[in-house]
Amino acid sequence: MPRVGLNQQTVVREAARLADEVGYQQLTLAALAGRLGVALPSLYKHVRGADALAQKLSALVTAELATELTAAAAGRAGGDALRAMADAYRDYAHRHPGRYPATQQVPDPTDPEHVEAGERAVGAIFAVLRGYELTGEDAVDATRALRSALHGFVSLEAAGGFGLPREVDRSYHQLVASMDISLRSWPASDR
Amino acid sequence: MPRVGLNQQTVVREAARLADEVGYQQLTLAALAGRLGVALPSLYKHVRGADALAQKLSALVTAELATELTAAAAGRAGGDALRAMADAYRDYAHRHPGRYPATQQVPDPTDPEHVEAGERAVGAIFAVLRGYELTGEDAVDATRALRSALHGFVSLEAAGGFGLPREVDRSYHQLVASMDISLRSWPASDR
DNA sequence: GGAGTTGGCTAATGATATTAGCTTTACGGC
DNA sequence: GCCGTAAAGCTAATATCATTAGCCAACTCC
Repeated sequence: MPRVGLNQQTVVREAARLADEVGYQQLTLAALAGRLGVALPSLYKHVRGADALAQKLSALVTAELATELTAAAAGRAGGDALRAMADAYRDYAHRHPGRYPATQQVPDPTDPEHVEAGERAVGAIFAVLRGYELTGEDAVDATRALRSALHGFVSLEAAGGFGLPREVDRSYHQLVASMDISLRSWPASDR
Repeated sequence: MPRVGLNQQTVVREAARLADEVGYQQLTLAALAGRLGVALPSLYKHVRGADALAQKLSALVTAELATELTAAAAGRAGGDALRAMADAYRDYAHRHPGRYPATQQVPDPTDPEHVEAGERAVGAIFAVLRGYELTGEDAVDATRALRSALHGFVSLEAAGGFGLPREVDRSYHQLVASMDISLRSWPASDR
């Protein structure tokens, strides 16, 4: 049997591609093995199992997303940065519907690359808030609010929770505009 | 063999309880059958299969959530209504961690009860917006924004995406306060 | 009390994931 | 070049889950 020449990286990358084609839920070791031209158990030479694959995939796609968010915000500030980052976020989810769910898995503390990717992603959002002069607890709260709004919208949209596409674009635009307003006049924390 | 006396309702209700105990992902026909004291294939006398069970479960829990949201907003207006509803929303997710994910499944158009439950849930949110005098497209956009913020926060929290619980309470409070501000000065749609 | 409906069962099939253990390829050192 | 070994592939076996088919017993209703 000629060797295919796989390694962990090629396996995880192919998993990302496959996820985009068939959906995150349908990403299965069996399908992945078939795609790579290999028998299912052979994958265990490169990943510890299905859970480990999901974790490595999460590390990969979180890093991708972090890079795109950072790039979008680079050279911009305030509302410009916010809008650019928000657009990049939703755009990533649209281009990579199967990868996107993997970005929401909490980083595995034992995988430095995963942890670093997560920090970069949150850091990109955090950086945008500097333009709104939010610091300390306020910055933490605002980061969470922004993540919630973006992730919530994107995941509801992906689930088909909204209506017509055209209208959805407008709604997202308005959501981002409303976040801009919120961040400009961030409510005082009473504790 | 003595009959257990199941019907669709008892099966779906038990599925909801089981989901809260073991998690939505771990809700399996096998586990449910075991819990009900019945062999797995017997469940097919009451539900068409795993997908149908998930759909019926969604109808049940969406109705529950809609009822709680409606009750929370009743007799209140404006910011009061918003805060009460937001608290009820997160509270439901905390009390029913296994049911909550099922609330996000898009209603099955062929199941009138499911559709009605979905409409009531969105209607509850929509009603809160009356206090902010938002109508037409603005109300649609604002409803989506509010759903996104609440669902995003709750699902990130459930996934363990945030840190210390105490801090998370504060962040949610601030998120809701910021939504109140946004809704008061909802940005003009430029189209 | 019997007929029919229905709720339970067992058995069989097919995905999927996982583990064990075998074989052969590739490659580095001599 | 040869040989030893680590690693990459394989088959086989096991377990869990979902699904379908077909059987049988228990309620129900006249």
